[in-house]
Amino acid sequence: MARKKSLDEGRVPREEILQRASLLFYERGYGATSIRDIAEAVGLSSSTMYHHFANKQDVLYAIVSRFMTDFVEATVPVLRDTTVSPAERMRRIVRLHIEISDERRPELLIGNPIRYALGPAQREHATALQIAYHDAVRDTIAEGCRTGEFRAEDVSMTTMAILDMLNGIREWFSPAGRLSRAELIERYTGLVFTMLGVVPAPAGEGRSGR
Amino acid sequence: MARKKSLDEGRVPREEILQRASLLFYERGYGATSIRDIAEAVGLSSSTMYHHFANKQDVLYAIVSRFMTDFVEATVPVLRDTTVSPAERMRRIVRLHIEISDERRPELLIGNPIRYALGPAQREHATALQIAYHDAVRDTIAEGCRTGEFRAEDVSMTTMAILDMLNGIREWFSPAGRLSRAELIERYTGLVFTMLGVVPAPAGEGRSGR
DNA sequence: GTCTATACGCAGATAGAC
DNA sequence: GTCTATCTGCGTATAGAC
Repeated sequence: MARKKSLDEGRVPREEILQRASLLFYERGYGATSIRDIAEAVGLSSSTMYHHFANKQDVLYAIVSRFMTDFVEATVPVLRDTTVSPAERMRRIVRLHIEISDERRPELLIGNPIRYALGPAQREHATALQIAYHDAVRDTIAEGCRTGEFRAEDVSMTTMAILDMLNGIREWFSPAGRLSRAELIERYTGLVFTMLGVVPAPAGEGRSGR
Repeated sequence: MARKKSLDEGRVPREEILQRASLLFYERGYGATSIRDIAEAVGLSSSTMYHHFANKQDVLYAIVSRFMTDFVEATVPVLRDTTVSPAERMRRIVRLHIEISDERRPELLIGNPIRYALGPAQREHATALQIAYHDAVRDTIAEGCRTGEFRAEDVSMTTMAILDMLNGIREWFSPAGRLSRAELIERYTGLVFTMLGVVPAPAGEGRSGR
């Protein structure tokens, strides 16, 4: 699946293209970004783009699928780690979710482009990865309810609500604002635990009042 | 601002255009829908479109601004109604938010098109409406905290989390699924009250177990 | 792997008749 | 208010040389 090159020849342009493209898609939107725009941004002619990707759709797919794969690989093992309590797993996942979303923000083109611009097979793959993450979160919450650590009336609804509130952050959060990312993580950890019916502080890290 | 016509002549095409256009934008995305597509869907030639709207952007803006205006007019007075307790206002707003979002789903093109496709003045107007709603929710939550009905560590964060989880619903909820809209509202009312630190049932409507 | 040149189509938008 | 015809530009994508 991955290309086998000398580690530099051939890989440099591809990497460069993906990075620049994700930035342009993020800034202007996928539809408003042309192959020519990407080519120009990376210093190539538009036709050369077609030596690296079959078409614009595939550029999008390369970005999305790689990001989602990385995201799932970073999160699901944490959620499936049964040697750790569900509460601690959720604490870690709130942090990971926010950190990865923040660090790779331009690649987070999910939502719209996935829905409209990808081909059926590509869309299904991306969706499958989303579902893998969703299911791991849901299972962790369910397990916490069984152990008595959590209290949720409806695990599915609680899962969706938590994922939506975590995903919503990227639309409004700016590290330059009144809150640092670390503070944001702290606050959202508190909110998530409240939703999970954990009344006292999540333990672990200190919680300075404010 | 509004056009003054004989109530039918001239208004029929415009209304029809907005409805069809919002549906097409919703299904295919704004960028992937052409003026010709809309014209065809409504049974007009593409050039006739330009007698009703200056350009495609204005069609989008007409949809977005009308929806947002309606949304704000339906919700903000409820949130600003000081004759009612903050808890009851929040209960009503969860219901309203979900109902309006569900009933006018195609018009809810917010997010991406607003960010990329609207002109600066248009975008600012749409954003101002979003902010008006946001602020009204935030103020209600803050008031509830003052009266002791609610308990939130960080009112701003709690507000964003609640709005994000309510806005997220439209991405995944289908009335044909396992839950009816009424049940969804009930569940989400419970989740919101949990986030607001209201431990017992929200009162008012019965809460059948499940 | 990269370029220049170019085909081709479609999108937004306008002119002007009815 | 609606049409037909048309302009113009841009976007995707390809051909073929270096």
